[in-house]
Amino acid sequence: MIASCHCGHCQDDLCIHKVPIFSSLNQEELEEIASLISHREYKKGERILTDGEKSEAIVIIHEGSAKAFKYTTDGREQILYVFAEGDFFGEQNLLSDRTATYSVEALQPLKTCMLSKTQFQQLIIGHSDIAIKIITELGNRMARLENAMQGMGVRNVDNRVGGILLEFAAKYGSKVQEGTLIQLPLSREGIANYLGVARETVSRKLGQLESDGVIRSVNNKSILILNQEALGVLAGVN
Amino acid sequence: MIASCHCGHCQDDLCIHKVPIFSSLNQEELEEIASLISHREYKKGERILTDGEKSEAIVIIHEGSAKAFKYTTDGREQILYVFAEGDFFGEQNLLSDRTATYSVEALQPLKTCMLSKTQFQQLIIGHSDIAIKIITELGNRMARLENAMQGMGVRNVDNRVGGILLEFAAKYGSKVQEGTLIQLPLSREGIANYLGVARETVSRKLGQLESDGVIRSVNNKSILILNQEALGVLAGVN
DNA sequence: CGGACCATTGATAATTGTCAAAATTCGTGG
DNA sequence: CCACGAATTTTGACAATTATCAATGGTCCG
Repeated sequence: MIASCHCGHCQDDLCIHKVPIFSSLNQEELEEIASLISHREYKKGERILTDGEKSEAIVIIHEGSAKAFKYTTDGREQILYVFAEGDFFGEQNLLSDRTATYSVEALQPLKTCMLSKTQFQQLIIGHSDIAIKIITELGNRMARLENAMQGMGVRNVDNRVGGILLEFAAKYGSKVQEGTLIQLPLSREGIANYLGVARETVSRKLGQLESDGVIRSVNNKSILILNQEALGVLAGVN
Repeated sequence: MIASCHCGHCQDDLCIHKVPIFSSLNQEELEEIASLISHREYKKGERILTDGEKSEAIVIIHEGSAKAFKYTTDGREQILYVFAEGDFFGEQNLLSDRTATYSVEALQPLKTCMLSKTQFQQLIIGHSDIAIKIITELGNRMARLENAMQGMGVRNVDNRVGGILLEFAAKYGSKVQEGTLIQLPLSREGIANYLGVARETVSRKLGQLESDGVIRSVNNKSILILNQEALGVLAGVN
């Protein structure tokens, strides 16, 4: 039986059930952590964390999504991550005294669960299995960043566009009759800032994919992938 | 007092003294780890790790340097990191069953220290303080990668060239009368593969910097920085 | 001294960014 | 449910940057 969360947000489900790093804990431990967790909601566009400022909590996405970004010297926004349900951030600043290395902003109405610095540290000291999960997850994230880096080095923008569509398809896609429907977490401008190219270039590339019959643009916030294999070729998946 | 390492490579110094993740350990703990470490040497161009293969060890650079890279789908080599003394890699694959996410090759004659997967895991389980240090160090690395990503997002190649010169100056530079002398770890082609641009573009940009009096090309393997401040402006350092 | 390798330079083509304008989509309030 | 204004996206024309190809010039090392 699943115990109820007393936070008023989670209804019958503990928020932390959604977080992979806690998946190895038993019900009792989960409840113990749940009681330590505080909650907060943000509107679309609200700032959760600001580059350079101190942060004293690990933040877990409970519902909605958020972007992590930095500003380049020429004033453009470079998106580093798109966080979805179950992702977490802020862990870099919990163990060192470092300030945040990026800003985080809600892409939609957002619900978060937060664990304070001291609570988090105690948790790790008591559970080396959680520490291992976190190290593993950080490794995953590094691997993703390394791939992205490699992608940025690819001169060809087509590859990057294909890559981001596949990434989003895996994370935000649902199978439908004709293919995979993606609920885009980012606007075209957001995609451009994620890929490090101009807004207009994203439009043109997507337009080209549409005339090639690979995708269909349903509306500004969703795309239907008709030919996933062609996208794989474009992205250069082996 | 510093205990001697019995490996025959480190002389009076433990290799692991060079590794940030072990920096918080006391002498006794360090010696315990040191006894588990094995060593190996590589010639220039030799492969230490191959993308996609299993790796069973964390590898620490004891002497020399190495490049970590992936091949893009169009067959180009994209360099992700240039590892110098004290840097380590392979940690992503220790806790998960993931295969290596990049290849690593010696840029010069190289000496390494290695810790096996099982030894590393035991270490973490036994020492939650080490786990915390590792999480912290991974956080540092992620911050570096995130910065690099932001740099790649800058459309302007001049910035990247300035950035790589400053990076190398900090890592491989020595102060001389006229400025900072860099012993380049990479050829022009290597620099191009690090920046994700064509060989020829690197030549042109460096040539331009030379006519502007910012650098002087001493020979193919070393560059003298005459005006570091101008480079900072170019790289967009705040 | 010679040969192999690496780097530079020039000319041209291809790609992408930029600016401006038009078209579409979205959200709100009636 | 529709209409309107604001925001976002698309499209076009052009400029700027960089890749590519080819040839030349340098450098290192036996």
